[in-house]
Amino acid sequence: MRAMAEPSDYRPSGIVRSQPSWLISRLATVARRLVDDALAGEDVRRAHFSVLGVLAEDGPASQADLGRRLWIDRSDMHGLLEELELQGLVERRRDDADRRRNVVQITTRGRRALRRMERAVEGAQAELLRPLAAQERRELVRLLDAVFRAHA
Amino acid sequence: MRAMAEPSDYRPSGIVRSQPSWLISRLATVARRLVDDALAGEDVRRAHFSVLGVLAEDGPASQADLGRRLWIDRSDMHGLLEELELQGLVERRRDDADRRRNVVQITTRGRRALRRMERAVEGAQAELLRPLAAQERRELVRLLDAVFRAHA
DNA sequence: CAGATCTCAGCTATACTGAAATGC
DNA sequence: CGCATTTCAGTATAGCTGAGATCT
Repeated sequence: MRAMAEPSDYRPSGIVRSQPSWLISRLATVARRLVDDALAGEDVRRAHFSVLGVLAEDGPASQADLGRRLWIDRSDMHGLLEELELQGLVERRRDDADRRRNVVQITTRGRRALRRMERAVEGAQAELLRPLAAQERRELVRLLDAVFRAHA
Repeated sequence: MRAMAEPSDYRPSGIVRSQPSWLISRLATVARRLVDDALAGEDVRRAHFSVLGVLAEDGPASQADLGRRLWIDRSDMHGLLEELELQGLVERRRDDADRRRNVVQITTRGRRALRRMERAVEGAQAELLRPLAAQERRELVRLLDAVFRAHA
């Protein structure tokens, strides 16, 4: 039997720790913390930021549509928009053309909040990819996007 | 004001959806589901599999050391090992050289279970990276590993 | 009628925190 | 003493399910 390995024996990788799924999951936690820290002073969390970003970028949308774009469950989207509306960052109203839907729209105040947060979140992205050269960062994003789209 | 976008208007990407942190988080969910499905027939989950893999690869280790290698919290590791021990897949005993520690060791039964699961999990990795060419897969893993190590 | 949308209640798993007990 | 390890209790969030009401 081999002796019990000590922390100083850490090997750079291993069967489990070189698995794509393991690396991606661990990195997701790293990324989550960086963005959470970047948004620490704000009254909204990551998901709220994503919703505001898509609303500012794509224009008004229904709740279900927002959920499909961001891969957020209808139930969670409901809660997120409730909170955003309470803070006056979005407005919801019944869609006259299809009264099942809520048309969600970002407010002026929402845009202001978004602009503040964008700088912080952009900093978190830079911090996340700091270990890579500029060309490698682009390549990583390209590969992640290709894999995600194929599974989306 | 722009008209409300419809699902058919989905654009391939966007500010939020091309963020590294967003892509990584979404991909982590995809990867998680693939591995969960691969382990659906087993009595253990992803984290149990990772623990068994590291134990088989690196030999016996303390709970704290396992946690450091896999970036699993001490508290969660405790629960995982409790469950693995109940199923007879690992053994825990007090370390005579340092009686604060539990020496955790994979059992013969644990190795058998691990071998079964490895095929399934390997298939999930292949499925996850199927959209990429072989060279791209290696490059993606290399980049993920580089980023993770720099933040680890 | 089937199907979409919004809402509500609730569930599991992940990641984490604080603290006590024990030992180095 | 400070520090590490294990254990225990508890929190927060993510991701998801089922169902009801409403509407196309």
